[in-house]
Amino acid sequence: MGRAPCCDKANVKKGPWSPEEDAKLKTYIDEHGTGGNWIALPQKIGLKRCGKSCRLRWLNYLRPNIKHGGFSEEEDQIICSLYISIGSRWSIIAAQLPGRTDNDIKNYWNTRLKKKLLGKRRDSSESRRLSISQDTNEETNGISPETSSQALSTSALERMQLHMQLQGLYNPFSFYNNPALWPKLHPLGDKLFHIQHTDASSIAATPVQQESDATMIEPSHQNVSPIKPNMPNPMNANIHEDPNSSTLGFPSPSIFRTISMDNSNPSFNAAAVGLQDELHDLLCGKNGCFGRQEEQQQTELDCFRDMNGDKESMNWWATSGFDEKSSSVSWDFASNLQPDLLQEYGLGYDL
DNA sequence: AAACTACTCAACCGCCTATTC
DNA sequence: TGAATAGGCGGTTGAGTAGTT
Repeated sequence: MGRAPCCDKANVKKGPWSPEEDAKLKTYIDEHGTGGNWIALPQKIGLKRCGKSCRLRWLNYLRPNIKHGGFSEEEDQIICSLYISIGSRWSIIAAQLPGRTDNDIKNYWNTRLKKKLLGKRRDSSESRRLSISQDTNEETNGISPETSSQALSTSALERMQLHMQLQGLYNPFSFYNNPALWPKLHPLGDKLFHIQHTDASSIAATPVQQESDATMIEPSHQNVSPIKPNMPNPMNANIHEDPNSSTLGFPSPSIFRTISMDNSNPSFNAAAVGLQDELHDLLCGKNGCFGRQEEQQQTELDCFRDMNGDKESMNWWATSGFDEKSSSVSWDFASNLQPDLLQEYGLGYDL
């Protein structure tokens, strides 16, 4: 049995709100409040609108002190750092930015910020991929780019790419940084794990994994306190008070090293330092946000580049149920992890 | 000037969670 | 305790607009 609709859709007006409707809603709420019942509200004031629609209109547009557009660099950085930490929890992110609505932030991220971050990188990845393809003069492993883009939509690929790249680098607890969370026989994971551990005999697990696994079990017993002042955290309202960050509320490269650099393998450390510096510059820049494009173009974090030519990878995604519909579910796996981990983290460190 | 493309953002949809009965 | 309901949220859509050819 399906759910009953929240309103009679046949008798409900849709589309843009008229000034008269806005005035009615605003006047009523100013005088009486919402009355705790959005569903009943439109009937009370004679609006042929769904209660949910009224609520959305009020929250996103009519509510006092709403700011539209004109995002500052500070806000950009807060959005970026929180997105990296917790994913697309727009309401939580909006809570850190007074006057901003989750819808506004979501739109801003999807239309501008994400492009700023990914645009150049994608270009460079694409050109590099084409170059490789030309060099080998064949479609690697028999999978053409067209085929792979059919199997995995561009938007889903972008989201995963960005989320895993950024979250993996910033967050030691992330899915990307924690092979224990990877599905078994994930060829990409195996490959990455291998690359990071060429000296497998001397390293049982990545330092990140060791730290994060242990932290997840008993956070209070782990010496990861240097992260605390800098990790963006929705439970931590003091993100504006970060004296160590190079930019407001944003971790500095040294902090990334503190997070993940506890490794006796010098080559791994050197590579990690490069990636961390590069990402920090990508987001913050030395000449303001999102600077140093030429260095962005030289960086290769695009783990999914390999999937263009990896049939097994595509099979894995296919058999894991990764399709257009379920992509959000798969995508959310990593970010859904974050609140719990952050909560544990917060409990362990009195955040 | 017209046609086309890309972009923005308000609004909707459907799912999930919390609350009430 | 479970069903019904409302609130809340994130993903997506589509109309309007700006930019380009």
